[in-house]
Parts: sequence; C-alpha cells; structure tokens
Amino acid sequence: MSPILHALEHEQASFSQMERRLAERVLASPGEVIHMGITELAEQCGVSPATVTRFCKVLHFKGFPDFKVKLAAEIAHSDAGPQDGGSSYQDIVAGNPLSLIVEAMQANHLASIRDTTSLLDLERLQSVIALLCNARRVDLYGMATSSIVAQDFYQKLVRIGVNCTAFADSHMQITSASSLAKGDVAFAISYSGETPETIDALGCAKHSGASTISLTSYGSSTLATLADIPLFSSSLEQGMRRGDMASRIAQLHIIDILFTGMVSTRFGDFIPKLEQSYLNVQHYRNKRGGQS
Amino acid sequence: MSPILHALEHEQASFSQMERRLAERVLASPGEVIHMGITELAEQCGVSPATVTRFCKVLHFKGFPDFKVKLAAEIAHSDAGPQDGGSSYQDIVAGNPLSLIVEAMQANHLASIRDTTSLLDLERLQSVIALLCNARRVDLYGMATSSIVAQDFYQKLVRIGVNCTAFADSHMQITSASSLAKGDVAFAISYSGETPETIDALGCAKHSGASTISLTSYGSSTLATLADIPLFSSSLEQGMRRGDMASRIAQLHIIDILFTGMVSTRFGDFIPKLEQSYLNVQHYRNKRGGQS
DNA sequence: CGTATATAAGAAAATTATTTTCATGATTAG
DNA sequence: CTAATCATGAAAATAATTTTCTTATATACG
Repeated sequence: MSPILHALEHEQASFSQMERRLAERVLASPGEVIHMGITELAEQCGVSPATVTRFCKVLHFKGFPDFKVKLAAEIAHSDAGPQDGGSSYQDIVAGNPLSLIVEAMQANHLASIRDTTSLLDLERLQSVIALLCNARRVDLYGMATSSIVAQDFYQKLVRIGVNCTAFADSHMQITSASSLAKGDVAFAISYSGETPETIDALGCAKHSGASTISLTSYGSSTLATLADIPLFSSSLEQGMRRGDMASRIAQLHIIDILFTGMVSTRFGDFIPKLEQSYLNVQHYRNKRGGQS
Repeated sequence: MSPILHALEHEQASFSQMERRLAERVLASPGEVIHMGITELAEQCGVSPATVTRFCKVLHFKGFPDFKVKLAAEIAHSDAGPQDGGSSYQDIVAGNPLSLIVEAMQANHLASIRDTTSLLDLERLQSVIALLCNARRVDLYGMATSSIVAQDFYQKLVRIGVNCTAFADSHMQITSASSLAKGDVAFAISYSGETPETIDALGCAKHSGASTISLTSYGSSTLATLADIPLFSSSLEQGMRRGDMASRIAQLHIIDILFTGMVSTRFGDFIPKLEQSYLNVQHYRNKRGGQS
C-alpha cells in the first residue's frame, strides 16, 4: 500500500477525533476523495473545512490540493484492491458505491489477464497458430457471451483473408460442422466447457475429420476433453455467476495472442491484406461522401 | 506513455497556437504542472488563465483541477518502467517469437485497463448508469470492432430486461435513432470517435431528443464532442493499426463497470431477472434433453 | 475545588484559485 | 470587401481554500 494510505491507517493513534474521521473516509475510498472539494469532504465527515486543511498540514502537505494530487499519484500506482502483483478476485455485490465497483472490476480484469497468461502453454499456442494459418476453412462455435468472442475472432480472421464462419445459430453451427473435412479447423469457445450446443458442434466437426480446438475456463470440462488442443482462460474463484465478465476479457486476450501470432508468422501474406481491408473501408466510405 | 500525454503529443494538429504552448509545457514536465495553479501555468506559457480552463475542457476534463488530478494519476503509472506494474505499450511486429508476443500483449492489455480506469470519471459514470437504468429504450451504435462491444452490452442489458437494440446495420441504426424520444438513451461506441455511420446515428438520436453517450478512445473526437456525456477508454501509442485490440478490452472493461453499476443500483429489480434468464436457459435446454 | 492554560474545532473573514462572461482583434468563407 | 466565425484576453463572478479569531472542553496546577 502507498505511503500515504499506510500512514493514515497506522498513525491513527496520533490523530484527534475529527482527524480520525477524515482518515477513515480517505481510506474508505481514496479514489473518490481525489475528486472532491474540501467542503464536500468536510461535510461528509461532519467536520469543518478548516479541520481538513489542518489535517493536510499535519500530514506535511502544503494544503488540501497538494494532498489530493499526491494521493492521486499514489493510488494510481497500486492496483486497486489487494496489492499490486497479487491476483485475487473481488466479488461484486449489491449497493456498493461505484468506486468500489470500479476497483473490484479492475482487480478482476487485471488478475484474469495475468492468470490467463501464466496458464498459457506456448507450444500448444504455436500448434494452434499453425493449424489456423494452414486451415482450408475455420469454423468458430460459441453461444451467448462466447458467441461475442467468436464474432470478434471472426472479424479478425476475415480481415486477413481466412476462410471462416461464426454462426450464432446452433443449427447452422452443426450444419457447417458437418461439412468440414481433414485440414479444416473447428474452434469452440465456452466459459463452462459444458454448453451442449457447442459440445455438439465440436463433436460433429471432429467426426467430420477437422482439427478441434477448445477455449474454456481452466478446469476439466467436456469440451476441453473433446478437443485435440484445449486452450484455457483463467477461471474465477467462487460461484460468481457474473464471472463471465472477466472470463470474456481473458478469452479475448487469448484471441489477440493467437491472431497476432498468425500475423507474425505469415507477415508477408497477412499484413498487406490487413492494410488493404482497412484502406478499402476508408475508400468506399469517402467515395459516397457520407451519405448512404 | 499515458493516454493524456499521448493525446497532447499527437493531437497538436487540432490545437490552436496557445493550446499548443500549453501542451508543450505540460509535456516538458508534467510532474511540475500538477503542482501548479492555473495562473502559474498560464503565466509560464504567456497565456491567460481562461485559455487554460478552455484547454482542459477541450480535452474533456471538467476543469483545470480535474485535469491535474488525472494527470497526476497517469504520470505515476508511467514512471514505473516497462515490467508489470508499469504501463508502457509494446509494439508488436513481424516474426517475433511467440513468447514476446505474449508478453507484449499482456503488457498492452494490462496497461490499457489501468489507464482506462485512471481516466474514469465517477460522476459521469454515475450519470450514465442513472440514465441507462431509467431509460425507456436504449440504442447501441457501433461498427466493426465496436459492434462487438455493442453486442456484448446488448446481451447484458437484455438479461436485466432493459428495452434495447444493437443493430449492426447502419441503416437500421439510423432508422432506430429516428424513433427515439426524450427519456431514451443512445450509446455510441467507436475507437476513433470519427466513424461516420456512428456519428450520424448519434446525431440523429440527439436530434430526436434522446440522451446521448459516447465511448471512444481518449482524445477529442467528433463523437465525444457530440455526446451529452462522453466516456473514454485509453488510447495507444503510435500508429499501431492493431491498437484496437487493447482498446476493445478497455471498452469492455467500461461496459462491465456500467453494467455492474446498474445491477448494483437496482439490485432488487435486476438480480431476479438475471437469475431467471440464467435458469430459463438451463430449463429449456434440459427439457429437450440435448436434441434440437 | 477553582483557576489558568492548552488544545481541538468551528465560524467567519480573507485570500486565492478558477470559471464565466464579455469585448476585441484576427482569420476565413462567401 | 463584408459578414461571420473563432481564438483570445480582460475583467467580473463564483468557488475553493486558508487564515484568523473565537469558543468550548479538557487538563494541570495552585
């Protein structure tokens, strides 16, 4: 924890009644305090503005504004929530003030990306990249939240000219899976790894002879077991139903790595296509001059 | 480098004479600026205080003090060096070994979330949450990558029973925007803030009397200026076309905060709906026993 | 037990900082 | 060449902060 907050916590002994109130308020949500005026903070603590100024002086700041700026700098350093470098997940519950939600969300997402990265198996990633680069056709499967991830990957792959589909409709997924063959790739995404529609689609693809890849939250699951190469994003503690928020970020993180890996291995091929797709969007947009 | 400094450096084109002087002074030693008063900074740049305030507003801060606090938070980040904990963005180039790509991607995504969080304005977020909670109808606009973000938000809002649409088709976006009215909310997402289709849709919605919200990468943009309440994700260095990867993660981070904020403020309303939507998916899935 | 003194804290005044409004000159489009 | 827009500074208005002055309370000492 930063020196200022640390001091506020451990030097309470030397504070007076009112000063203690201030210290507590600041500790409770420093992120809010830095956006407050002196009057606002004073009111929230049932204290006069003069007391706030004095308090800042006691802490050896030049005044309240000085305190705010220094505090802002400090809380920026530490990842919200538990100390930096750690990676524990925060639960998010009812009626929390927004500042807490923001802190918790940041902690969760950062932890999620860190954990996912450390779970990564480079060799496996490399194989997946190779498969995707050489695939005749790529099918992406995912329902609900995972279909968002699938769509995202789809957009990227299309831009580098990979022949690829990402149906949101589970019937179409199966239909498409049926028509895959050896040399094609099926890529299934699911938080739980137990989504029946996605499992069916990947199973069908495997049966058709395609190479199968799964992307699920860490832990054994039907989908991961089924896939030739399973990839994992970090899973959250506890039964947070809303855990899929961090999980989706982690899955996109992996998608980004895969995509960048693909572009990097076949730079000469893919970069021109990327550029071209970008330029063409611009071109046709300008051509019609803003009206559709 | 932090998004604010980055913007100061790269948006000089859009600044006026005096604004450029200010930008340069801030870039020269941001650490000094955060301890200055508005008058002092103005004098050092041979500029009037009024110009400084205006400059801060152009950058979408609430005023000079707000600018100082946000800047303080950011420069605290950036002197932490490139290893984790710091937040400099890594470029991703050809033929990099996978391990480097993974490291760079992690650094980018972590930095992006951190920077975005420090740019966040809690008051604004709160207003947006309030608007969304009380909206009769919510329209989400976004093209390409941003449509993925819009879709993601859409899925979440639907689950808590918010009346909401997220057309990917720009004609439909306009059509829908035309039928909005006071009390409705239009929420436009764009990395650059200059996507014509998205600007048109938001403009149309505004004209119809809806409250307008934008989510763009940090910096002044047409879309952000147009919106009643602009929200920002952090922007990346240099011309990385592929900067939209980190940006999308950051935007989803904000979406998650908004959504969680909504659920938290109207816990009693929304949680049962969330639970119900979850249970119903399970129920109907089990009912048909895996076959469709 | 009472008085003097120190201390904490607020009220109000003074100061300082910031923002807004208004006026002016420059620049651009017609 | 004129009108309109824009950038800018001066000054007024507002808001924030700090200082000063006052009061109440507690503590030590006679």
